[in-house]
This record gives sequence, structure tokens and C-alpha cells, in this order.
Amino acid sequence: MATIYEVSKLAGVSLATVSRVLNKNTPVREETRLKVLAAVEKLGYQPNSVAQSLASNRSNSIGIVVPELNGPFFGTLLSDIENRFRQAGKHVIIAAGHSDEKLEKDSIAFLQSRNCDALILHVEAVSDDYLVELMQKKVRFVLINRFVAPLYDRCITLNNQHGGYLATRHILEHGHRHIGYISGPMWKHDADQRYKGHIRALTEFGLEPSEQRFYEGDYHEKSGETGARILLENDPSITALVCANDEMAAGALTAARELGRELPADLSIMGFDNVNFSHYTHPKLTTVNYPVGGMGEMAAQLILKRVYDQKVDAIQTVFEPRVIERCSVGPAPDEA
Amino acid sequence: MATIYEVSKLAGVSLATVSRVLNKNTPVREETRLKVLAAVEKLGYQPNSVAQSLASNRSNSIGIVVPELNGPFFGTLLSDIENRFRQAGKHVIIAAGHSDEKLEKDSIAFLQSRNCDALILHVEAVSDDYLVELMQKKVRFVLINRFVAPLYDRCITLNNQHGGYLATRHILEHGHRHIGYISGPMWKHDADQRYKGHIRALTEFGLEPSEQRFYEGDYHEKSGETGARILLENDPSITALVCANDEMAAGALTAARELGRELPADLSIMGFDNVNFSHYTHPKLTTVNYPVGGMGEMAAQLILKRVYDQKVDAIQTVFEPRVIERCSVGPAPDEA
DNA sequence: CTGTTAGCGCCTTCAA
DNA sequence: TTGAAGGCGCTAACAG
Repeated sequence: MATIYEVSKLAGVSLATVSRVLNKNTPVREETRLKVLAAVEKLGYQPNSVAQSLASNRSNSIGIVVPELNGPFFGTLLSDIENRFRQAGKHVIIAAGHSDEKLEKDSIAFLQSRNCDALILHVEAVSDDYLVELMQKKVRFVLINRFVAPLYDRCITLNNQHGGYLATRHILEHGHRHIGYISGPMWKHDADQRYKGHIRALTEFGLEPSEQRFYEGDYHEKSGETGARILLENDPSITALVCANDEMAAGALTAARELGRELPADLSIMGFDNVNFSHYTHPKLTTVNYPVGGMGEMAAQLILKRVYDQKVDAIQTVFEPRVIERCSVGPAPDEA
Repeated sequence: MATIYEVSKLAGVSLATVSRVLNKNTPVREETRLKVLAAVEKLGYQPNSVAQSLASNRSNSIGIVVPELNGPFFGTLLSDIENRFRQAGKHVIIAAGHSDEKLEKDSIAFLQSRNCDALILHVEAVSDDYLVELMQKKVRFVLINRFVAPLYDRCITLNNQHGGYLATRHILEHGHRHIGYISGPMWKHDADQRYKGHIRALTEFGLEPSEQRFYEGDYHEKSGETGARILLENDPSITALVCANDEMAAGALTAARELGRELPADLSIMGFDNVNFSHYTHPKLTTVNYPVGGMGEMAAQLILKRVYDQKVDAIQTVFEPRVIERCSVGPAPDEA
């Protein structure tokens, strides 16, 4: 790896000059510029971004923390963020937080130690207070899928409660009155919000939430399968299952089929997120759209604007969910 | 952010001593050690890894290039690599190459400029020569899913040709003789290999490959749908479709259903990769297993061993595919 | 066992 | 418009 010093020698100029032509921030005589560029070319010089970062205290890189790297949801999120930044010549460093407080903090510390100019955080285990402290330490970051009041202007959120409400209302409007609910881990904000929305819809239709019809899953497929089986066996009158995400809905689909339920004739199933595989299922999953892509891009825009002072399109922080009708929800069967 | 200098002042020792206790590589008197640790604690000191990296020429980070960040395949790969390295206290920097030569090279350059200790590359567009040059420049890297002879000891590959062979043989063994093939982009090594395997199986059973029964897709769902439709309409005698990956198989499933084919009674469909959604489909997809997880972990092990001199389990570079029987393949229907 | 002192490769004043 | 020189925060000899 050639260094800036070798380039300067070859070009017969000072090292500062090379830096200038590369950073295009100070006028340089065209002739000198060409000499330098030629030397750069000849040596295949590539600035060492670690040194750049140390010297300038800027790294042109953005750190991202997500719970998992796999899974359709985060894949999409990461991909859209990366795309937006690549266009802007910024780079992205990714760390997985695994929904664990220590790992999330580690990841954040790691990204800070890498001199990231800003962070995008999809964290679930660290406390609100921790995040507020982070802000007070002047760390630049944007929160995704989480609202913390003192950080209101850097939270990109989905109206999860409304989503939960819409999902259940959709089911209710199809005439269902015996509705099971499979939630995510209730300590997670989004799971809690979605469930609240569910309750609100029930109440609006004059129904009581019942413990019998609630199962707390973990957002993974298997728990959807288990939950569906338990709910349907405990209460065979259930005609619809609302699931707090698509993975669990896919699991519920499997369980329902194994229990001999005809879909959607005997049983309707509703998902949430509209992840990319949700139309592979059979029947294709009716679900609530989570505009991950848009939200990731918006997080990127926010940073481009606030950290790099770039002009960007209007910023939007709250996104609205909407029902995607496909084939897994049908009218409630006539009462026997 | 406190610096090592402030820590040394507070602890009343030299800056070098602080470095020593932090890096635990030189003996330090217990008493001093504790003083330093106390200072570190009090200041909430966090070493600046950019500076560390510049000074030591080591970064404890590994760069990874994959074509896409989303998609079930790469998500799994990244996740497993990240896990393995996290255990070892190393960190991972990810870049997307988008199967584009320039972007792949950019990504590699970026990772090099970040002082990565090693790279894991899943690249498709750069030439073999480029990779060989990279080796000659002493860049440490491991290739995934690609075999380049001069780099034989740093290639972690799946025997794609054998996989293609197994897929088609599986179909042939079910009695099918009219078989359509939907390939990936033929310029990609794996697509080419899988197709070669297909041909080999056909030949072994005394069949001629026919252009009529070949469609070149792009590994995405839509092309599977299109391809299936075209093949089935051109040649209604086809009783089985072998697809070069699961996404396309999912698309083919959709097309087949829309064409009124009963699965697997009228038509069998075979996938490849066994990605995580392949059992969500209906019927559940019969496919060829690609042990992504194991391969990612192995790439990590290789680096841990060769770059960081760690002791690791035995290294394996070639992985073997195997058929995963599910429900989308059945016996060939009797000839009309 | 500990302190001193060069750098690592680059950016950025300050002068010229 | 250009060069010289001082760091950025840390590691790694080299002394002591």
C-alpha cells in the first residue's frame, strides 16, 4: 500500500498538496493537480481511511445496530440503508445486538470506537435512559422502531399500535368474534404496542380480551406454531388468529393445517410486517405492511442531513401501517 | 471520550503502562494494574480503535463482501460469520457488492482501507485474475462459493455441480423424463456448475438436453415464475421443473398453480439452496441443501487460524450438497 | 516492571 | 497556491 508520502515524492510536491488535491477543498493549480493525480494513478494509491479518520475525526462511515443479520426484516432494512449511503459515498458498519443488553451496548461501543460519524440503532434491550445519556454525550444517532420522548426528533417509528388495531379490526370486519392473539415478547416495545392496538379494536367492537385467547410468542416461527396449537385446542370456537408478525403467522399456518383446519374457510390468519416471504405461504398471507425500506432510507436521510449537512427530501419520522389483503383471511364461518 | 493520556495522568503512571494493562501482553505489577483499571473505570475510558489500528496495523476486524444484504441466503451467511467472530472478540465490517464488478472492487478497496485484518469474499463479478493479483499483493482473504485454482487453499466451496446432478437425478429417479430447467445467470460460476450437473444426470439416464426445456433466469422469484410459464406453455409434456435456486422455485410454484397444475401430482418442482423460507411454501419445497451456515463458520475458522494463529477445529474446504425431501416432488404421472 | 520516544498515515493550521 | 510542522490516540521498541 502506497502512502501519501510516496505520492508526494513521486509528484515532486509536498505531502500537504497531495492531501489537498485528494480532498478537493483548497484550490490547487491545475498543473500540480495533474501531476499529483498521475502519481496517484501510477502508484495505485488508496488513502488509508483509518489514518484519515484519526487525523480528521471524520470517518464517512455510519454504524448500524440491528438485533439479527438474518431474517427477512433486517435484511431489507440493512439493504436499503446501505444503498442510500452508498449513493452518498458513505459506508456502513454493521453489528448485531441480539436483543441482549450487553451485546447491544458492546455493539454501540464498538461502533463508536470505530469513529463512526453517526449510528442507526434498532435496539430493544437497552433502556430509554441509556439512550438519553448517549444523546447527552453528544453521540449522533437515529433510533429505528422505538420512540423515546426526549429523543423525539431522531426516532423513526411505525405506528405499531395502529397497526395492531388495523389487523384486528380487519378480522372483526370479516365477522369474526372469537379471535386468538399470538403476541411477540411483551417486553419489546413493538410487541406491547401491537397488542394494545389489538385490545383497542376488540373493545371498540364490544369484546372483552380473554386470557384464554392470548399466547405470548417470541416472534419466531416455532412459537407461532405452538401458540396456534395451544389456542385452538384450548378454545375450538376460535375462528381467527391474529399474529404479531409474519414468521409466527407462518407457524400458525402450519399448525392449523395439521389440525385439519381449512384456510381461510374454517380459520383466518393475520400476519404483521409483510416481510418478503409472506406471499410464498399458502394461502398467501394477509398482513399489515411495515414499510421497512422507507424507514431505513429515512434514517439514512436524517443522518445525511443532520450530520453531513446534505440537502435531502423532506424528513418523515412516523410511518403508518396498512392492511395488505391476500388470501389467509376470509369471512367468519356461520356459527354452528 | 477520554484518551489513554488522561487515564495515565489520573493513574499516575505512564501512558505505555496503561496500554500494557489494557492489552495484557506484558507483565504489570498487580498494584499498578489496579490503579490503572480504576482510572479507566472512573473515566469510562474506551480505547479508540482507529488509533489502535493505525499504530498497530491490526484492527481486529474482518471485512465481508456479499452480493446483497437482504435475501435469506446472505442473511444466514452473515449471521453465522458474525457469530463466530464475535465469540473470538473480532468484529465484522460488511459491504454489498451487488454482483457488479466496479462495486465489488470498491467494496474490497473500502475494506482494505479500513485496515481489515482479513476479508471474506462472496464475489461474482471480478475476474479470477483479479483475485490472484489480490493474493499476490498479500491481501489476506478467503473466497466463498467460488473456486480459483491458484487460491485452492482459501476457497470454501459447495460442490455445486454435484448438487445440480443430485437435484436432477432425484427427479429422474421419480420417473420423470420430460424435465424443464430454470437456471441462474449463466455467467455466474455456481449457475454454470449447477447446470453442468443437470446435464450430467440427464446424460446418465440417456436423455438429451434440449433448448426447449431450458430457461435462463436471474435467481429471483419473478424469473422463476416467468420461466415456468414459458417452459410449460412451450412444452406441455414437461412433468418436472428443476430450478437452480429456491426463490425461482417459489416463483415456479406460483406459475404452476396459476396454470392449474396440481402439485406434485401433475408437476414436480425442485429447488436449490434450502433457504429458510423453503418450508413455508405450499407444497413445502423439495430442494438441495446448501450448508451456508457451516461454510460461513468455516471461513471464519480459516481466518482465525491463519490470520490470528488461533487453534481451531479441523478445516474443511469443500462441502457436499444433499437432497432434502419435502413435498413438491412426486412420481411422474403416467403417460397419457 | 515501567517510562521515554518514535512513529502509524493523514489532515490542517500557519507562514511564506 | 504551496510547504513545514504539529498533532489525532495509540503501540512498540528501547532503555533503565
